[in-house]
Amino acid sequence: MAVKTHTFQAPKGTRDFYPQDLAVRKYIESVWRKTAISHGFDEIDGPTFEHLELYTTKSGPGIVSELFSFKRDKGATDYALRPEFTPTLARMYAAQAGSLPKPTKWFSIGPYFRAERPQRGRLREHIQLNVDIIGDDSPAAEAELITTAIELLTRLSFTSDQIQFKISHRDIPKFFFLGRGAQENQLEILFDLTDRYHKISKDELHNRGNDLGISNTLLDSIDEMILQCRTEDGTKTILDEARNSGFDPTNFGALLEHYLDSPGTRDWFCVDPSIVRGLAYYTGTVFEIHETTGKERAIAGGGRYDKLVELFDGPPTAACGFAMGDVVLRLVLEDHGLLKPSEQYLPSPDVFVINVRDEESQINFMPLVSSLRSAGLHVRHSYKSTRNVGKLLSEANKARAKFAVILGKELDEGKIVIKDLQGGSQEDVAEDTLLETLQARLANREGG
RNA sequence: GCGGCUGUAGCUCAGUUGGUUAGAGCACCUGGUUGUGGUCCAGGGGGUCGAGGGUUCGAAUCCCUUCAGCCGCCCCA
Repeated sequence: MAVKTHTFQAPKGTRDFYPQDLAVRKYIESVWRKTAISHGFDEIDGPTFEHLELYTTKSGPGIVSELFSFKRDKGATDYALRPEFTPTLARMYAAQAGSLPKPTKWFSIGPYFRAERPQRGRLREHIQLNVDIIGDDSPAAEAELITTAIELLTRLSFTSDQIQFKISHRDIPKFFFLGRGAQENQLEILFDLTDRYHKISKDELHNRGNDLGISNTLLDSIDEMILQCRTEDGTKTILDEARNSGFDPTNFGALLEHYLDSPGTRDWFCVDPSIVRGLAYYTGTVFEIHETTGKERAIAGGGRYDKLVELFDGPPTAACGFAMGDVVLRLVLEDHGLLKPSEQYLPSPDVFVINVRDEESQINFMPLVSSLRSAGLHVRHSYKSTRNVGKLLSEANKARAKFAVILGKELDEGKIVIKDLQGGSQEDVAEDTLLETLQARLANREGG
């Protein structure tokens, strides 16, 4: 028995979406979708599982322990539930690269999976938005991603006081460290230490660094870089130093000083060379979206990955994109009180039909409901046997209906009652004008 | 894979130093006999107190194990 009870629970790290939960999710997804479409992106999707090699090709065999992977019974092929979309995207683009326009702008919304233990902001299944621009190597592409993300966050009611984009370019820390005497083969370690600078103590940083053969001088330069980046002048100093060591600032400078230099967007981002992103495939600009208190995990992350399409047998193709998950986003929305009570995201019925006549008159009831539904209205009615109008109106109200339609004694004179459940007013209308009256009242509500 | 905290009704929680048939609010259902809601009144269903074992005359309460959840570590898309 004990075994059974857990068998019938949702698996660890997954969520059941009851109507109210799903309504909130649909709200977030609709903001994602509408914003992406209005910025000219076409929606795509791929399979929710892929060949395991798609992921090991890109990330190496170490990733397998973090995936849900499986074989068919007696089968030889390894599959994995998709942990991210980018490999699928690169594969899909590579397969039809010759016939796709430049740039190709795609987005997708769907579930992704990881096999790690769940914790705050990280579940085993989450919904993620991916927005990508393929075939444009100019900073205009990154700028378009960032302005799309800003618009999306604005539509969710966030302000630049609450959310910040931290933008960098991988060449900045690269040439900064090279200028401080690092070897090429030490860069990966230095990026890694930089990435986790905020999570570990200074002692730990030095211990780990020393174990990996990084000099204290270089480790101190990580510290210096991150501290400098807290001020605008300090950031300039770091940029200058990287430039003196070989960093070509043309594109990055154009992104910041030309493409993102409009009044609406300037407040949303800051340059932060300590952002390097863990993923190996990024080749240029990288950015993360954080809420400003630092309490939650990153809301989104992205960057430029110019080598990935050719890794999947496509032509050399520039590309960049970002991904945003629903779990952290929802937490941050809640932290800032930006979500309404969840039932308010459910669709509200146009009409709740109440029948208080005797049995014989019931025959008119369902045909009426059907005809209103045929006209496109969202119509509900009670399944209770009571004729108590008070109770039925209460039910109509709980169902969030806009209007109640009451079939009662007025029907003897061919009249039906329409009651506005928000304002409380009601009127008798002729039976044959019910639909048009309702439609007029509903249109009126939409407008007002 | 490792560590900390927590498991009493669908939800939020009470349950005195272990003591009779385990409680409240919300939610749900039914009534308040013939027509006006976001108030009220009365009733009802629903829990083997996460599960298993142990101590005891007696366990929701003490001990062990296990499962699950949350939070963190590892890892990070």
